[in-house]
Amino acid sequence: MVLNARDDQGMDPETAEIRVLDAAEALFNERGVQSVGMDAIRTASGVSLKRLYQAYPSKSDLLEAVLRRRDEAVNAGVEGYVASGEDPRARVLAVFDFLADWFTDPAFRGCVFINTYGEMGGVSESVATVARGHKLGLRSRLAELLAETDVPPTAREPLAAQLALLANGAMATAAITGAPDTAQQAKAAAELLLDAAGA
Amino acid sequence: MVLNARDDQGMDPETAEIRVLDAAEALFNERGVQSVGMDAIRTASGVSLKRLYQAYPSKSDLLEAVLRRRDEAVNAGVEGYVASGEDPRARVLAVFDFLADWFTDPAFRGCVFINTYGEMGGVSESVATVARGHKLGLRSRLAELLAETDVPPTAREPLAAQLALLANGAMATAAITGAPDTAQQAKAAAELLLDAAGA
DNA sequence: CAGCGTGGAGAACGATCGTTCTCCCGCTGT
DNA sequence: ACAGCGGGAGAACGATCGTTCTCCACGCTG
Repeated sequence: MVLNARDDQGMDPETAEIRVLDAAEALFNERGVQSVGMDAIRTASGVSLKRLYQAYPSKSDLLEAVLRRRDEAVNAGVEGYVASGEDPRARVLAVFDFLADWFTDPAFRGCVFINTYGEMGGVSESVATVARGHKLGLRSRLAELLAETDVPPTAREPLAAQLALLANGAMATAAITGAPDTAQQAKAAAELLLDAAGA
Repeated sequence: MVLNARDDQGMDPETAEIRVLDAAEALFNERGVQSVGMDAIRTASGVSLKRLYQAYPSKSDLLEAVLRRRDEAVNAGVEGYVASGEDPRARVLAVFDFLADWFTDPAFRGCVFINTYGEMGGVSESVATVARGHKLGLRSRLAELLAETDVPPTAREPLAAQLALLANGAMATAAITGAPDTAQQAKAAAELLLDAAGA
């Protein structure tokens, strides 16, 4: 039957998928996509190749699933910081607090969308699409948050794009240079832009 | 002899190296590093595998040479725009004019240092080092240019870092989203930061 | 003209990878 | 207890890749 209590080492399909996604995400983040073999994912996840291919018929399916889940996780992480913002301006700036926290993660190696796009965006249309969707999502979330500030409506979209530029630049720069104060620099610049726009 | 006029199809080692670097740079830019085989570089450059391996004993040597040449080319491209700046402030902002021009290149697929770092920075120390050097070089060039403006000395380094954030964010964002006005948005933000710092 | 060495084309080699297949164990239902 | 099946470990397969080797054609020196 599908639902049983617990067996010796077989795990139910749901947790198997989670372990696969966790392992693949960690390995892709660490070494990139192409240099991670399915065997390494199998070893790291403890899920056999057979079940792995049952859940994700190909490596690119798995990659897409990893990216989609990461998209949601990043959005949720941002929302966590946004929710704790005291006023509309602080809620916009919360994005940069999220970054500051993220950058201290020892496993931080940059934004998986920027990295994966750089590795395969020119060759894999699905990777390019997911990366584009993620970055457009961040920009429109910023525009939404700006709509609750005193920034005039016509200034919102351009300002959201500029804040997104700062955020993406911080991700790329923090990954490459490892400078620990990158997020704070970006936040300070964002504050200036917000001030200038009347927020 | 080493120096002769011109033979039928054999080419002198110097132009062979240039053709190899040109071909490798274009292919790496287009498809990433790992998915470009040495055979594709041989075909695209017209240089035989034997000569290719004489000049660059391994693919990572070739990659390093490509990155080093690209570093110099980008720096020279920036300097070209800087030189045409009318005043110190315009010379700082010239970096963003360089970006605007670059982004219109149909072959533009992002910054090769960001892309290659994303693909192999976690696994290849030499790639990480060259990428880091390139990005630090941009930041210190910005600091130099700021030294000629009215920005107070203590504000220079942080402001240079923020302008570099905008530039790197523009590269990553323009690559992924393809938005044509990304460089202008970054430049407008940079102008605001410069104004706020007194330049 | 004979001999030599440089360089090109591409085969060959060993490793790795994505994907599939084989074999076998342990559980299920009757 | 036994037939049958789902799942695990890992071998197998075909493709690709980085790198090296073989073979041959050509141009120069005596």
